Amino acid sequence: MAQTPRYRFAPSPTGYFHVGGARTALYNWILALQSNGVFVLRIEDTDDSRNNPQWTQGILDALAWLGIDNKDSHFEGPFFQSANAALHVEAAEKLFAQGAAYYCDLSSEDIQKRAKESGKQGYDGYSRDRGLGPGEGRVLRFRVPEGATIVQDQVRGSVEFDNSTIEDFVLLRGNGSPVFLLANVVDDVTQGITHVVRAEEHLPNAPKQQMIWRALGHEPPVWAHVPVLVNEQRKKLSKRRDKVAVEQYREEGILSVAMKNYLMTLGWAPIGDTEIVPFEKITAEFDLSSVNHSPAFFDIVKLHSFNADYIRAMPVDEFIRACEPWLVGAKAPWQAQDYDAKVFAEIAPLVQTRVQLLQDVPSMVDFLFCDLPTIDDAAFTKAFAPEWASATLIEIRDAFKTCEFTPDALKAVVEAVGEKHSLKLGKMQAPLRVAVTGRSVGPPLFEPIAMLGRDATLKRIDVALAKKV
RNA sequence: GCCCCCAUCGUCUAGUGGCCUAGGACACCACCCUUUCAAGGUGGCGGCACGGGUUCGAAUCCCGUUGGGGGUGCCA
Repeated sequence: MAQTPRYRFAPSPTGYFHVGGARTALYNWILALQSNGVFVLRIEDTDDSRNNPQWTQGILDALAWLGIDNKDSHFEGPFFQSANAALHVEAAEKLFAQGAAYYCDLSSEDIQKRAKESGKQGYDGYSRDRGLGPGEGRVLRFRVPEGATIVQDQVRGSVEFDNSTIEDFVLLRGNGSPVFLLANVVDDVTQGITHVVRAEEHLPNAPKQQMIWRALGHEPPVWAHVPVLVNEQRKKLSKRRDKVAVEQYREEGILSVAMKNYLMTLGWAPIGDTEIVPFEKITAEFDLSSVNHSPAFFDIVKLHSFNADYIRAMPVDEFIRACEPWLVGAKAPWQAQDYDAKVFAEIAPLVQTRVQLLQDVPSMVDFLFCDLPTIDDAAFTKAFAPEWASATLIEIRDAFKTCEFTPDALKAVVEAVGEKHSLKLGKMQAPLRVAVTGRSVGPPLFEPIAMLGRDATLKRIDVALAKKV
């Protein structure tokens, strides 16, 4: 009679949604799907001054973006830890009543002083047998028993902690409020959690929490502590130092599929030689026991590569739709009336293979949606440096006045001028490109010129030529 | 300091005693293709931290060293 596995993800709403959190959420979600179990979302909003309700919505939005949908039948929540405060205190009182916890009136300063005098670190169990009752300013501490605590971990195997190395930790603060260690366990117990899959930084908490589970009369859950994500300095990714906000990646135009796929290749790999695989394959193959034991570097360059790959794989019309937020509205670099969706649709296939992020798209096509392009000075200087630059551009302009205005015809014109001067097309087009687009690189030239039309093109060439003198 | 975890190319990984003169991906380099830039193709560079065992045989098992990381809060 196997019970339904219940996984949980328990973020605290203290800021933008962390990519490390996203990975942990994904792990729990996949595991819940695999086992036809439940993914419980619990917002750990216990009275920390850093908490802010706005972040809760951010968590929900980010999870939804990742496909962890709160309307899915496997999803339960969100529950709020703050709503369970009474339960936490009740559990603490139970622990006190049965002698598993005791009150202590020492302040942090007192403890530090005693530690200094004894030469040993941490709290020394001073109040263990003083028989103190509850009272203002008194904390409730867990009475850590003798012996050892063995944590069975799905990623790491069994990890043994000598209880003598674990001090009597605080359960209730001096003001009576529960701390994370307690609240987290009580919520897991009351929510029937069977599997705790979280980041490795919590591994030292596991023996303590396991003791609380047992003292409360329950069998502890299955633990799994997955390696943390690190930066190039090999330090745990931090909100202060590193770019970790899922929201930010999303705004830059990272695709959710790419983010999910990339995140899942950190510490784990799908079967076979291909890393870019459908989420269904990942869901089918993912296995905690094959998760790596060491920290993984969150490599933005590789994320970008995954993203570019996914962008290229999109059907064109889907790509066009995906670009929309960057083309219309507040993010667009041009006036709304200058933008023409039909023109973009025409050039879209040419930009699709050239972007890594959706936010890169506007700067690649903006010259189509303005009167005159902004000329990049460096590009201009370089393109017009050769002595043949202006002369050939003049010839091209004159030919453009009468030629057929199709990509092929335009190309033929430029090639003809090039032949006359013994110049290759690649070189020849540089001044033309800068004149028309303002830049030295971009999508193939003749298609956009044809789109622009004769008048606009001639005008741009003349402006560039004038700038030269 | 103490406790715990970890160790394959620069990075992410495959590898669970013989299939490994260690495979793939990102990055980098070269060449091909080419309308700039991409994309694509081909090739290249580059790694089992070190030292001892165990074994006919070790990247894989054991021990030690070194190195990294996490924790050590009346944060979560």
